Amino acid sequence: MSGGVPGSGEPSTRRSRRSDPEPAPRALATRADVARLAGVSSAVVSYVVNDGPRPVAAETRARVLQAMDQLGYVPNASARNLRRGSTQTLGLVVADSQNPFFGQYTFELVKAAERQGKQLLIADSREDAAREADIVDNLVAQQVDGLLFTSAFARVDRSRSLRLAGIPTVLIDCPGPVVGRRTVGSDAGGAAEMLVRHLVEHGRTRIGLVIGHRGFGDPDPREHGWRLALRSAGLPDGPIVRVPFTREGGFAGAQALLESADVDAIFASNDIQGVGALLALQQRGVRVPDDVAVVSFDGTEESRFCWPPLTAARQRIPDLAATALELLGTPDTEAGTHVSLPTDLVRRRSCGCGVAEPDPGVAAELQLPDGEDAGDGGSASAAVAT
Amino acid sequence: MSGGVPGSGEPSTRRSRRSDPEPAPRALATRADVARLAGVSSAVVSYVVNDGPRPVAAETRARVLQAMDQLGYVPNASARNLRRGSTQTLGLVVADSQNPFFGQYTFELVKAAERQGKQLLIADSREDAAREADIVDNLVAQQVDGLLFTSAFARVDRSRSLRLAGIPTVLIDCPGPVVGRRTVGSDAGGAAEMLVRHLVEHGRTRIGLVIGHRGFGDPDPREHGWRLALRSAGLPDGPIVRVPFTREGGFAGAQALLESADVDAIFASNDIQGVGALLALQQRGVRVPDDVAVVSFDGTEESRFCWPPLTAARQRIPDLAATALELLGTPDTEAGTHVSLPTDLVRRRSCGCGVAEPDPGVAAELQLPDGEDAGDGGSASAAVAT
DNA sequence: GCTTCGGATCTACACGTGTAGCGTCCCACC
DNA sequence: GGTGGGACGCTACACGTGTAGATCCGAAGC
Repeated sequence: MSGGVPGSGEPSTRRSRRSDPEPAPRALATRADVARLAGVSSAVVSYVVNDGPRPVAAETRARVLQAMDQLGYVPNASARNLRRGSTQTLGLVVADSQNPFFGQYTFELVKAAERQGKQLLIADSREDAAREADIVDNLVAQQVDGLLFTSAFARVDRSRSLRLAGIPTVLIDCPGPVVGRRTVGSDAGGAAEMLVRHLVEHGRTRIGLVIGHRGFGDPDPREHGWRLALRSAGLPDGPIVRVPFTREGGFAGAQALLESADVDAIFASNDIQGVGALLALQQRGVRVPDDVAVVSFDGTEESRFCWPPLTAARQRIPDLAATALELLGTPDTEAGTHVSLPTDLVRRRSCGCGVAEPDPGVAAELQLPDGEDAGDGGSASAAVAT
Repeated sequence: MSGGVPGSGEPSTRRSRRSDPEPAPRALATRADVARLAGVSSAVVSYVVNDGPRPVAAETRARVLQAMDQLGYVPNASARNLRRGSTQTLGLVVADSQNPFFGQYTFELVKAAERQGKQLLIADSREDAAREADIVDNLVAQQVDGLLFTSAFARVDRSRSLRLAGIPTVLIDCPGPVVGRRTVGSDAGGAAEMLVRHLVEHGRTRIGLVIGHRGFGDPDPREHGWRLALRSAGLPDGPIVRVPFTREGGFAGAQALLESADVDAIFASNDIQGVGALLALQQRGVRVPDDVAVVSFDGTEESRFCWPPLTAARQRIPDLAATALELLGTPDTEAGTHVSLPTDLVRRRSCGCGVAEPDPGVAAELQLPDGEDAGDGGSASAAVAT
């Protein structure tokens, strides 16, 4: 393209200065190559690339740009990061990237970071403390400008993590404040209360809880909120089952609940447990919501497209992501700061809403796609051919 | 820990050599700091860190390790990468990371790369060619050692991508060979035939296809396989609807199919379209599989936990990931090489299998969790408390 | 005409690392 | 006793970049 002699000004046989036996076999153009081709010094190229601290004559700039284009020059990020103290990179440590909630969270974080011109290094600790320590070491070595953790282990101050000194850190998906750390999370306790209260309004009285073990010994606010709502409704405590935060966990949890207790509703502490529970119920022929209602916490796409669609407390993931990045970007905020965002009750079919006669208020949610978030996949555009 | 005087040998007020107004405000320990504290030259530290090209006396090594530990030293990856020609990093460009298939694929790639001591830089092009070009520039700037693409746009040789010269590239999720590129993918055509044949065995004769537009104009092998299987069964072509590869797309596609055509089965070209189609059917009171059977392509967890569970052609994601990395790691393999992996028919409920009397052969799949892949979420371990 | 000044460019250097080149010391072997 | 060689350590330098300091030159001000 752009009629330049094709292959005239190649990167030149560089690296023939002294000894040093070719550490890099690849042949990417370097700043010096561009400078040589444009007939200027290497500083000028830098000024052009960065709209540098010194002005460059229009004609010279054009020559440099032309040379850059011809060589396909891309500045070496390693060298840049080395020279500046900062990579424009943030590290994200997720406990389970296969959970769609974290998947969506990650996606929103990436988008938010992109808006700031930063990029994310994403790693999955798979709930393994040793792996997490390695990951942190690696991220520190990569000179990340900040660190985001969903992993519960992050609360432990392990000896190696003294290296974090100086690197701003924010814990996301955090139910409450943690001493010495800045944290972001949804009001899970309030969400649990809201959901249970909603079930009570539907006349449910024997509400079981499917929940898991958090990495730490601290009490799960969802459990607390569930208990609180039951008591304030004058109901006895319901059965609890603790299973992993997975689809299989929810499946097993619902089975256990059905076998050993008499429940007319199940509160699953995240969406995938809820989906697992639904499957267990359906397989046994238990009707949802007629026999047993199900609600869950998260409100991801998966809760919207399962059958029946799950009533859920939806976390405001885009807001959470934006808040986390904002907090990370202002390292002078006090350690111990916790930002709690509310959740939204999304009423769908699994709790009993809209089964008999659809409440017009919830019709939009019950009838998919939602109109507002429906992309070009809207029903109107689907044409059948043959 | 490890009784060292706490805060005796700090990184020292470095960077006070000449002018240069403090480019890096952070205070991470550097190799020189470790050397100073250990009373050795900086080369020796390097030898210890890398099991260097020169031997180090046991006693000296111990002193260095102690100093490293005390300072929390982590070698600067930017400097390393600059000095070596190679970062141990691969770039992955995904078209839609929110699709659980790509989510799981990414996960498997990360695991496989980890086994090779490499890490992955993951970026989501969101089906946007301009964004993809930026991403590629960025990844090249990061000096990645290799590039993996799921994005369809990657097939276009855009002028900027001449920078890819020298960087090994592999296209994953690729239905067939592409000239000049090395590619990996499942035998989608064969999978489609297999699924349609299975539906025919269940007595279905009017099988609609829900599919999308691939980035390129080339025909989708799933469509071809679907058509082939119909013809070889002596059936007429069924209706086709083209919608985005999303849940909403599948929802709208199934709606359109139901409204304008008479079908007794739907073939969704990926899992999330299949899930969307299921919801559309359930909402209308169409019974699955009794009235309309549904099958899909991918076989992710989501197809396993929806209701009814989706019969699917399961892609062998771990094998695909391993193959892709292997191909990427052997850049001398011929350009144009294509590796095609078979898919496995996973018979679940949505096609009609195991509805009347569960076929003992498919019982394992129909009864969840699968036993073999059930982690510690197995039903036996769930105990109910109150 | 001389100085001043700012635009435009070049030269030089540091960022932290990996390693070649060059000692030094000590032990084993002839 | 001389000597070769291996173990061990240090100094020096390059990787590609960003930018401060120095240089050059033309125009403006006296």
